[in-house]
Order: sequence, then C-alpha cells, then structure tokens
Amino acid sequence: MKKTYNPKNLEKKWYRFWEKSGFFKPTYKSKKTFSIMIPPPNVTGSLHMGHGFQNTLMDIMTRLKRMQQYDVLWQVGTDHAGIATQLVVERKLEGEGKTRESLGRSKFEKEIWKWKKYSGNTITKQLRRLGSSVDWSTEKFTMDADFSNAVSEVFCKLYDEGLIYKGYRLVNWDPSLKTALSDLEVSNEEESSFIWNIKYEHDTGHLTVATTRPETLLGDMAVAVNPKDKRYKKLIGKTVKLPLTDREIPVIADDYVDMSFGTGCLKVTPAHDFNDFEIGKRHKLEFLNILNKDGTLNENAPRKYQNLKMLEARKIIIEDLDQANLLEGSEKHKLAIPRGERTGEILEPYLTEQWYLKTKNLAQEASKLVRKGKIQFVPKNWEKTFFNWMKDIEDWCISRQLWWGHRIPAWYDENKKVYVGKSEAEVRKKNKVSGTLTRDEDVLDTWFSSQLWTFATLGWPKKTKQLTKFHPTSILVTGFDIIFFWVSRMIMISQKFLKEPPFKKIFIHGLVRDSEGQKMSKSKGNIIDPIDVIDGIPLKTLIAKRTENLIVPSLREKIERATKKEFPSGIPSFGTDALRLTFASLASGSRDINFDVKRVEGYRNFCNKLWNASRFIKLQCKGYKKSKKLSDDQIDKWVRSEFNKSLKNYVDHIDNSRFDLATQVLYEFIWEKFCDWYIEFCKIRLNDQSISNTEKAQIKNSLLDIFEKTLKLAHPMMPFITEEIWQSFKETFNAKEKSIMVSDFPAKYLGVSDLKNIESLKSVISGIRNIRSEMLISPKKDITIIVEKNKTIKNLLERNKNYLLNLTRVKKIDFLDKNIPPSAISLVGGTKIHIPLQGLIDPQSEIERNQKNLEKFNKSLQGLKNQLDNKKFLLNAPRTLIQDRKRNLKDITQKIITTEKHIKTLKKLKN
RNA sequence: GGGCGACUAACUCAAUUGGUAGAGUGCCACCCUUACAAGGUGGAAGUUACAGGUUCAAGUCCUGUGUCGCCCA
Repeated sequence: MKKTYNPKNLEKKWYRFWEKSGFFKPTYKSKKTFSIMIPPPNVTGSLHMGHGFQNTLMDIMTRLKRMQQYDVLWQVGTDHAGIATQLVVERKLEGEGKTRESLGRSKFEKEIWKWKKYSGNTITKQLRRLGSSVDWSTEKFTMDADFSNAVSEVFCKLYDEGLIYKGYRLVNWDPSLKTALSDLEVSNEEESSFIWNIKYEHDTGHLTVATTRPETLLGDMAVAVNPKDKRYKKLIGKTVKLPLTDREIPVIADDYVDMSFGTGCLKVTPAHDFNDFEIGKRHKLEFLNILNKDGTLNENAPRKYQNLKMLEARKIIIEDLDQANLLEGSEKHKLAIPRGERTGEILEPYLTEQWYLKTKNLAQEASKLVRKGKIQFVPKNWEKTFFNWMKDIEDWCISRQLWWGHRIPAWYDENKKVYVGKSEAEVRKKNKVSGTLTRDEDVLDTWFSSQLWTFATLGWPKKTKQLTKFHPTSILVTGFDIIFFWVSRMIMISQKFLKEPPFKKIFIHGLVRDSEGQKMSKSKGNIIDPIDVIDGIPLKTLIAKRTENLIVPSLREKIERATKKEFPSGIPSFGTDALRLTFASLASGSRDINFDVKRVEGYRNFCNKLWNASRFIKLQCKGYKKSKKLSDDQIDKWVRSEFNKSLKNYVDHIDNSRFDLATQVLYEFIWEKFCDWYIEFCKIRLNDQSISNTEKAQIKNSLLDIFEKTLKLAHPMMPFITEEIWQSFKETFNAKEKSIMVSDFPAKYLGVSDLKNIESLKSVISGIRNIRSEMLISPKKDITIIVEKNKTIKNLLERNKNYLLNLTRVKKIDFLDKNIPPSAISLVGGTKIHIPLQGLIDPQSEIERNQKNLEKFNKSLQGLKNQLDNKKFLLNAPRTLIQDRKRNLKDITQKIITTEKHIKTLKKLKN
C-alpha cells in the first residue's frame, strides 16, 4: 500500500466492477423497499455542482438502504429538455449555414437525435464518476417510445375529462423561438427605460397618454380613464385620433386605470398587453394583432412600420411623433421586462390559440396530500412556498411551437374540427372519420412529460411489478428552484392518475454557489466542474476553460485574475470520496450552499487518514485471518461503545436528511475515537512483550472487527476508498461477500456499557501532555509523575501504566501522600497529578499557567453562582439541570481552591 | 407592493423541545515518535448584525432596525 491515498484509477475500476456485477439492480428479494428517482438531467447537458451535490445525497441514502437489506431502486434517466436542446442544435446548424426551417421538420428531428446520440451520454458518464449507484439497466429517456406512450395516454385522458382544452388568448411569446411559453418560463427583471407622454388629439384639444411601450400604439383600440376622474369625464364616449394612423378610437371608462399614474390616461392595446386584454374583453374591443410570429410588425400596422422589429419601430415611431408635434417629452423609468428564461429574448404578449390544462382542482388535491402529511417537505418551511403557488395557480399553457418534444396527439379534419386520440388510427376508428386528417404541429411543454417521471419510468400505464413495488417512491431530492415547475406538477398528476403521491418525502436542498455566495455562471467565470475537483486541473487549463466562448470578452481579464487569486496553483486532485464528503457536510438544510474548495482538502486529508489507519492495521495483521473471539479488554469495550453511539447518530441523521451531521459523526468517530485513541492503544498492546499471543490474537480480532464495521459505516459516504480497503482486507476479515456495497450494514455491539475509566485515563494523558507542551518539556524527555493515594485513580493508572509511558513518556509513577516535591499539577476529577519541577519547569511559568486557568475557573464559577443564587432559577429550572450546575459548582470550587493553594506554594518556593 | 431566507471565530459552516456557543480550514508553539507532515501534541481566537421585549435562562421565542439574497406580482 502506498503511503498516501491516491484515488486515481481505483475509482473507475471499482465502479466498473459494481456495475458489471449488477449490484445496482433491485433484487426483488426483500419486502422492505426503498426507491428514489433521479431528477432527470437535460440529455445534452453536463454535470455541474448542483448535480454533484444532489446525486451524492441520493447515493448516500441508496447505499445505506441497500446495505440495510432494503430492496433498492434508484431510477436513472434523462430529460429531452425541449427548448434547451432545440436551441443547442439550432446553434450548431447555424454554424453549418443551415436553419431548421431550411431542413424541414423531420430532418431537423433526425439532427437532434443524432446530437443526442453524440453528446447525450456525457452527463450519465459523469454520474458514474460520482459513484452514483443507479440502476443503469432501466435507464429512461423522456422521449423513449413507452414514455411517449404514457404521455399520450395522460393527455388523452385529461382531454376526455375536459381538463385539457384549447384556448385563444394572450400568451408569453418568444419571437426568436416563435413559441409560446408558460408563465414560469418568464423571468421579469427590472431594467431602466423611459416613459413617453404622447398626445392623442380630439375635436377640442388632446389627451396625453403615458406609456412605456409607444410602439404598441399601432394596436391601440381605446384610451381608458378612470370613471371617477373629473379631468376626463366629459370625454368618455367621445373618440380621439390615434397618432400616426388614420384610426379613431373611443375613450372608455374603466376602474382599472390608476388616476395617479402618469396622466391618468391609459392606452389600451388588447392584443399586446395582459391587462389591456382584460379591459378589451370587458368593453368588447377588437383585438388587433400587429405582430408577426417573429416579433416584427405585420400588415395591420401602417406600411412604413411593417416588418420592423419592435425596438426598431419604437425608435422611428418616437421620431415620427416628435416630428408631428405629438410627443410631450419623456422621463426615465424603471420597469420589469419579461424575458425568456432560455433565450433572454424580450417576450411579447401575443394572441394565439394554445392548449391549456385546467389546474385548479388538481392543485387542490395536491395541496390536500401535503396538508394531510402524505407528503412531507424537508425542511418543512418549503411547504409554504408550495401552498402559495398552489393557491394562485393559473391554467397551464402546455403547447409549444417547437419541433423537439412530444407531439400533441390531436388531429384536425378539413373543417378544422379537432380529434384527440393516441394515434391517427384510433382517432379514425373512434370518430368514424375517413377524410384527410392533419396532426397538430405543436409539441408539449417538457414539464408536461417530466411530471410523469415517477411512474412512467416504472412502466405505467402497464401495471408492472416495478410500479407495484416501487411507487410511491421513498423520497425526492431536488432544488427549491423547481418546486413549481416539477415537484408540484408531479404531485398533481400522480394523484390524478395513480391516486397516490409520487413520493412520501421531499428533500429540498439549496443552490450550490461559489465560496463568496455568488451563483456559478459562465459569464461570471466562477464555475467549478465537479470532475475537476475529483481529477484536479492545472491553473492554465482552468483559466482557459473559464474564459472560452465568453459572450462578453472584456470579462476575460477579470476572470483570469479572480481565478488566479482563488486557485494560485489550480485545483489538486481530491478524489470523489473527498468531494462527496464535502457535499454531504454542506447539506444542512440551508438554501445557499457556498462551496469552498478548502473544505474538500480537509476531507481529502480525512480519506488519507483512513487510508493510513488501514495501512497500520495491515502491517499488524499481515498473514492473519480474523477469528471470532474478541478481546473484552476495557479499551475494546470502550471503542465498541463509542461505535454504537456513532452508529445510531449517523443513521438517524441520514434518515433525517441531515447529511452534514452524519458526516461529522463519521469524521469524529474515525479520526478522534478510532485513530487518535483506539489505534494508539492497540499499537501499544500489540507491541507489548508481556501480552500473550492468544491475547494479541483477540486484540487483533477486535481491531479487525471494528475496522470492518467502520468501513461499512463509512461506505455510503465514501464508497471508493472503503471498497478498495475492504477488498484488500477481504481475506483478513474472513469475509464472504463480493463487495462491501452488498454487505450487511453493521448492527450495534451487544454487551457494552459506557466506560468512564477510559475517559479518566484519557484525561490524565491529556493533562500531562498539556503540561509538557505548555512548559516546553522536550517530547524526548522522560518524566516522573506523582499521584496522591486515591484508590480508583491508583488502580486505573497502575493498570494502564504502559499507555502512560507510551503516550506521554511517563517513565515512572509514584503514589505518595506526603512529601510531594514542588510540582506542576494537572487536575483530573478531584485528583492531582504532579509533575515535579526539578530542573524541568520554571516555577514562574507554572504560576502563570495556573493563573490563566484560575481566571477561566473563576469566570465559570461566577456564572454558576449567579444562577444558583437565583431563587427563581431553583424554582423553575428542571431538577436535573440544577443538580448538574450544583455538581459543576462543587467541582469548580474545588479546582479553584487547589489551584490557589498551588500558586501560593509555588510563590513561596520562588521567594 | 406581498412572501421567504441569511447575518455565529479570519474564511466555509454547525448548535436537538430555550439550559451558558462547536467543527474544518487558516493562525501560534513544539515535534519528521516505523499508519499518516494530506501527520502528531498543545494553544489562541466569538458583545452570535443592531436595538428592545418575553423568560429563572435567548444564538434559539416575539417586535423593530440595518445589510445582503431569493421568489411572486
């Protein structure tokens, strides 16, 4: 074994071994089940820190449950991600001088499949690097035939029930993609612009209309004022001349108008503004569409402006208004601009016919599930976000004018009559149609299909054994950013079609940000690729990676500087296990996760610690094979009792999704209990000539036994290193299983109780070490200690003399009551441990050390006194607490007396 | 405008139903002791953003203020 742990190579090796051996598949042997669905990543995407984080947590649970003999399914797969994928392929075609229109729909679809095949497995390959123990044999893609079938099934049933309908109304339109988007795909960001005051003339003068979108005036159908507004009362019912056109439009009264905003006159453009649309409906105005699908002005605009983009038109219209003396000026104004989430394009409210899903009732049912506790949010406060969204939910626009996705299963005859069914044949048969049928051109919103993820992956609508066994799934792990998009829709649709929740628990985790809390993004140049943390990356490559294909090239220098500062020598290779531990340690339930590479280093060191512990054990147990008889020495009992405590806490924390606490428990057990003390104790015993070989064999058995259990304990968190070590110990452990990952999770040790005497022994050792270190006694120097005649301590120390000698270099222990020479002292419980000064220690520094301690003692004494002198405290506080405090008071008082006396003696000695 | 969250050691984060603040990294001192210098031993470091309140007791509960962030309109 190498002196330092080197994860390279061995990780891939073990992953291949697990996968080939079929360990990731469910066994169908156990009644206890655990199932979890991967939130399907975008098929052409690549792994980012969020994925790494999320999959680590899922893998920890999955591996633990598997070892606890649950029948485990971790369903894996990818999402076709309509818009994102189409965009990528269009951009690629653009490079070849082609467009999707020039190719035509079917060729374009082929291009996407080609692309999917080429790049689509990047992310699944990367998942393997994380160690994710997903069942690859049932991998799903949302565009797979059976999945598509499930999508159609759902669509048709919802349509038949009248929950899906076609509606002609305003949608959020992305002119660059030429598709409708749902409300959720719109991001409103405040941007600075202007507000323009425009004159609308009438017989006796003019009105002034304030608007942020002057170009839409071409579609104005009225000017609205508040009926209470005295300024305009006379004009209601009259008409005004619409500037730049030859149209006259009415002045109408509507309560919606805010008298105090602008001039109190509102131009009404029913076909291009959501509020105006409502006003238009109320006043039966015409809906004049002035836009083409690509966002340019259409034939309903005056010829001059036709085919101009909105922003170009705005410029010219402002000029023209100014020329015509119809512009009364403008002022700066901040307003929310709706932009497409994916494209960043300004969205236009646009009148089209789309498919909608009625959501009110579905949402109510879904809320009920959560309210009843059938689904549990962790942390609980996310329920609130969920309920708010469910309360205000609007019908969902599910059609998209894209070429990549599930084609809507609807056909039209020559009279545009619509028929919905799973196939053309079915439609014809059911409706007895024989003429020409044309299929709907549109596809479904990606989330419409991914909402079926928990059950369509299991074979629904067929009643498969997977479905019966693994649905509802045990837990969903996902980020809060898609509670609306995905989580709530899964709940609605699963309840609707399966009459059960899609999952029993939902763990909402935070967003992974950089160490300064900034969102990781290409443009900020602060992205960390999890694979780079695993494998390491030189500074040069990292900078190159972060600055290639920048949209704003001027950022290059800034990014380069920041990267150099944060990673002066790149990122070293830390290995997967270290990264996983880091992710786990950050999973505390907070909503921002600031990822600091420094923490990975700490866990890399931890891996190395475990590695070296195993090297030590290997050295000791060379050629040895474990047998059953364990040593029942107090040391062994002590470590078993520590193990039991850690085991329980660890499992509890994982079950409660507190991976951070679980990590800490594991870390502390391995490092502080197992390595710092137990191994040290074992080392001394195994080197002790006075201990018989039979006894040593039992010690080895104990050591090996707890070591194997410890590896198993750690396996869910750090699968690779534990497998590597376990395999190399397989013979020594006398283990039968093929892999640690399919072995039994350890049960607690029986017949161990808390062992206080070992804690006392540790205190004596620490006390002596403290004096040695503070008094600058060379570690090589042998010392003598003197202990007062106290039976318990005497027994303890006599029995463990060997440990003292080795761990503190105490050569000799004297037990005396009188004639103790001037010494430095350490207080263990009520007993003083003396280290004679003679030639070793300067009395003055011993005085100072004790004065420092005294200060601390006095401080806590004061606190305790304050409490115990307070009658109300004695009256109200729990009795155990009072007893605790009283004991503390007694102890501390004793310590103070002893220390003061000690200082006095030393001072006398000095004089 | 409505809602949610964060603020704890220099940095990244913890702190169970309120019971007197802990890790890792970094820092200081000593030590290359044959598992481990990616290490050992010991140590320093906090007015828990601020101001009030409730309570015997507040990082934790309540009210307000500040700073930062997110979501919705």
